[in-house]
Amino acid sequence: MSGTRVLVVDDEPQILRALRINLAARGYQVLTAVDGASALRAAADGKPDVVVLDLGLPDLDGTEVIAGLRGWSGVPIIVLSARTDSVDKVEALDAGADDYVTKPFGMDELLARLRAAVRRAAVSVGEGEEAVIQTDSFTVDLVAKKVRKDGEEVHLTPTEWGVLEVLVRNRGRLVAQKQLLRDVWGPAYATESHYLRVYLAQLRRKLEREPARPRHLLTEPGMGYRFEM
Amino acid sequence: MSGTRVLVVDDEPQILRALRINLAARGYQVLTAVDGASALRAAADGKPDVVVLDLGLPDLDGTEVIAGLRGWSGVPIIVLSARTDSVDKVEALDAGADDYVTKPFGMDELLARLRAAVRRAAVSVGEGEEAVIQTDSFTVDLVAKKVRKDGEEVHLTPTEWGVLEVLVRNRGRLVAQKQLLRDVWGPAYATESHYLRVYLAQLRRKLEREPARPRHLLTEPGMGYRFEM
DNA sequence: CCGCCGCGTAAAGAACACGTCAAGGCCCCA
DNA sequence: TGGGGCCTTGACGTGTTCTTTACGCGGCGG
Repeated sequence: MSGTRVLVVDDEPQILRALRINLAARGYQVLTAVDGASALRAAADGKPDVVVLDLGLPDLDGTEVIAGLRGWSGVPIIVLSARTDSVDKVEALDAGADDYVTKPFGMDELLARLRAAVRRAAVSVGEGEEAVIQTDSFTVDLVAKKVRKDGEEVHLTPTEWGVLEVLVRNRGRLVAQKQLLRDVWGPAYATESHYLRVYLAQLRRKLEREPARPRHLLTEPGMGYRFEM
Repeated sequence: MSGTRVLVVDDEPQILRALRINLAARGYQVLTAVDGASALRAAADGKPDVVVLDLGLPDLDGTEVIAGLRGWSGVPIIVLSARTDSVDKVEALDAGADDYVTKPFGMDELLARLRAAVRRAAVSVGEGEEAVIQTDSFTVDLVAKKVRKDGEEVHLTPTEWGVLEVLVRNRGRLVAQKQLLRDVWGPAYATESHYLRVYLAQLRRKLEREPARPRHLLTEPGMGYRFEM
């Protein structure tokens, strides 16, 4: 791989300039954009390996830009946000950002996160081999897309599988409702949290020993769901 | 790393002198400035690792200097302020200062805070990835959104988690009440400081060994809260 | 010395989120 | 054309969480 391509999106010229200089000095190829619309265009044209995105853009809301990118690309997105609007930060992560850095930031910190994001993206491509996850009441084969309970194969509908797969791939971690909805149903359904209740209930009925007292498909009220082995 | 670079900003010559001597004696490289304008210039030229800033400058308001620095730099800022102007102190923290020391101060205290600020900045560079913070009574996993006390998982409500997360991400540094409220509840709640008392009490009850005598979730009366590891 | 302000704690009602059941509609395939 | 699976939607009971009120304590200033 020659230079990693970074798209920097910010409307403040001095920040843009500082980033361009620092990134170029470290061998990155730098693309820039000053608003959301041109950012989306630049991302489509330039095929960046990672995007650094300021949330306070003049034309589009930060989450809209993220959604626009996530519509067709899995490129890692690092969000820059002012220290005061961390509500936006949460929304940005929910919308599909990978990491965030609070403004003002040290250049070293941004570079570290940048490296981490790129590394993560590179790894996740190669790691897709055999993946069978076992619990004491059922097993999930992510490659074969099969679920077994007590040896018997359990039939899941496409949506049920989608929900289970997202949770299992994030095993141990809390998955926010919005993220789950976005991953399974798409960005437009981010508020239909009722779907989750229905499908989690179905999955529990099919997989848990005591559906009323789940041990693996857990609810974190107000936040999301979590798969524990 | 050779010597740590400290920029000291104060308009009183004797304080400047005392600090220069004491800091130099401990191996710091010391830069000085006597007003806000030259402080900003010195910070840009000298790339200090930490700034010690007196609030009572002749030309600029303390918060203006902080804002000026924070426009482009994440360098830790320790504020010096007279005991009487605690309004200024709050504003300074709000503007992005990292910590404060009340005049008159013991040199030991200042040095301790200085070391803490530098250490913190150094740490935050390396942490792009997994983020598990440990204290002697509980651990916080920022990625998985899990809290453990004595091995047992502790359940937190969304708001409890929000408060804890902000404090932990700013570990070691004082977080102003306003900022905490804005970050967790949103800008409209910036004055509802009572919420903080309720939720801090809840967090202490769940996490501290002696909730009445907290060792990690600390109150700085009149200012805000601080998480110490 | 007394009053005020900020903090910590407890408790209760209101608001919200969740799980569950069931019915309606769509699409695909027989 | 009929049927079955699947997704969506609605209604309801229950439990949890947020918000608000009340009160005691301690420090600081008048």
